[in-house]
Amino acid sequence: MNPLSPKQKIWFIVNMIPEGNVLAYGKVADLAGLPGRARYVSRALQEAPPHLNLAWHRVINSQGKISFKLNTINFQNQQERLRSEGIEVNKGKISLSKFEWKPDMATLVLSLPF
DNA sequence: AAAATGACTGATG
DNA sequence: GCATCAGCCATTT
Repeated sequence: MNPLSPKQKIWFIVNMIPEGNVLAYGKVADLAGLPGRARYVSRALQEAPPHLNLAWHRVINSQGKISFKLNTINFQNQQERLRSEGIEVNKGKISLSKFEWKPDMATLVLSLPF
């Protein structure tokens, strides 16, 4: 296969986050082999083709909060998507101890195409 | 080329 | 827990 572009790597990682779990922008960047590029992850999510049906709502910031501002359409959309799969959200805050994805690194590494 | 912009982060008070 | 801040980095002005 052709080498995956940075955006494709990010999309691949996001696609692996299990239903009912969340992961921070910075963590997604780390797993994609792009440390220090948390902001780039948010950009990659915005630019993701709709047909990928990416679970972008499972990506939140390192403080365990939805990064959209309260009372925006995007905030409410993400909050509903999270709740619909059993994730508790209070005023934009998610408990990382309960819902953060902690992948088995050995298994994860072996399933990466890069 | 320089400055501004963010779906970010970690440290600090 | 919340607000600031400086540092960060690709992209756009």
